[in-house]
Amino acid sequence: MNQIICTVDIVLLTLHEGVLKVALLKRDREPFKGVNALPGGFIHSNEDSDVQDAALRVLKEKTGIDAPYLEQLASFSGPARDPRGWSVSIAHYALVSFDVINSAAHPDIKLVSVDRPSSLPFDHRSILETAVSRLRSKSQYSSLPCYLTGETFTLPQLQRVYEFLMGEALNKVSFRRKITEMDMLEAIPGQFETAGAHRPAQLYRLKKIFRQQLQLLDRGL
Amino acid sequence: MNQIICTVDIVLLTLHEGVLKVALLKRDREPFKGVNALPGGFIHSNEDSDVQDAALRVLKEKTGIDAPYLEQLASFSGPARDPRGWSVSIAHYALVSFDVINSAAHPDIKLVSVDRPSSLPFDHRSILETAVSRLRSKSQYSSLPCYLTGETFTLPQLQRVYEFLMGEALNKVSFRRKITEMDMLEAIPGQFETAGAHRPAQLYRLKKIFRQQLQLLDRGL
DNA sequence: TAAATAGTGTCTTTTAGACAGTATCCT
DNA sequence: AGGATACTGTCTAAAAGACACTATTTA
Repeated sequence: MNQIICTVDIVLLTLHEGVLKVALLKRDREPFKGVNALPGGFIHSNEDSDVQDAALRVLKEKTGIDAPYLEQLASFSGPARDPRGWSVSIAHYALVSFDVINSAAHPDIKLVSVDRPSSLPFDHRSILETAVSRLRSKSQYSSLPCYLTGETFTLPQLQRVYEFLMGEALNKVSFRRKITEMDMLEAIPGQFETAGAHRPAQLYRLKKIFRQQLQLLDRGL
Repeated sequence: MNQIICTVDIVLLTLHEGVLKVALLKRDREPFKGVNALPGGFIHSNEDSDVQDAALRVLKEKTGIDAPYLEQLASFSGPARDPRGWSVSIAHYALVSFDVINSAAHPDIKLVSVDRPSSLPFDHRSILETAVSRLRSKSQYSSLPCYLTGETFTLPQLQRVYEFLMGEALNKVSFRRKITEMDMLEAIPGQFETAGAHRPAQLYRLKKIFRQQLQLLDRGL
């Protein structure tokens, strides 16, 4: 065996102004010092209990964000992706509402649209694309998009999130049938969102059981 | 950063006598010398171009099997899973037909049913369960099960493979509609499989494009 | 009361499944 | 001929989608 560099990188995604955005941070050391990159860091064998724990620690240290929805994505590896040598990065992706970034997060985080192909160091472009692709794919048949919403939301809002991620308009009746089938939401009694000159919409929240655990559908939306 | 042990483990799965089996090898060195375990090994930064390449190399070295369908599964990590220290194993799973194991593979491979909870070293039990769960899940909506069949097969044979993996009987007409929709098979002209006192079944094979690349369905089977 | 969006009932279209028929082998 | 399984045509059932109607707000 030879020396291998072990890191975690985190693709922190959020929805802002109808666009999917990723959180970037200016690197404070070489290589690529001063360049915007995905938050990442070395695994600390003396304090991390596993790579997920390392990812949560790095995310907290670099962005100030605590325990969002976070899932392992894939490993990215090779002799050339990091100029320091043969490396493995175990990439994770995390989903938060824009509110969380706005309040809890460090002010030097840059939110950038995932579609604008700004140049990224290492193979972070490839990691980002994999994360977005995974998010879009899982949105087809799971409760994943809920983690991009705030604590409470209306069904029309949630439908717009799903439609944005899936890239297609959804039938309102079918969408609501599926959401009911998933049985993951609870209406907040007496709470409505008034947004203009029309009937207010019922506010919902995720049932407690589904705050950290995905709900899946047999057939997609 | 501290020293971290980087390895790959491979869950090599095959279908034999109507049972899903995993390939185990007696370990030839400490720790757990002499114990049956998943084939695995260190990443070699001087020869491997990435972890997938390391997995293919380890699989070839330890089992003699070359370039099957192989996909990254997940990373398993922590301070205690390997007695030598804090380690990351990037687990992969591979699918082959029993023929391949029977001919190309080393004779000291042990095929064990994935359901029989024989004791496994490290966290190999957990890796195995994740692999089987991934296989079953992907079988719902992809061509993955095809990689467990031989080069040629009949539709009734393929349907039995899918039914075994999905754990439920499938409607014959619907199954064939979906297979047709996937458009991944080609009938071998004039070739039939005679298996008893009844009409022989048309033999099929995977179209060349799909030998290494999965085909996905919008809605599952 | 007009306009706008929320929420629901119901009909139509699409997709999946049941069933039964024909096809083709072996004994 | 009879039994067995392959394959296919067609009807039925279930799911998804279209459409329209009611509900409730502001201007």
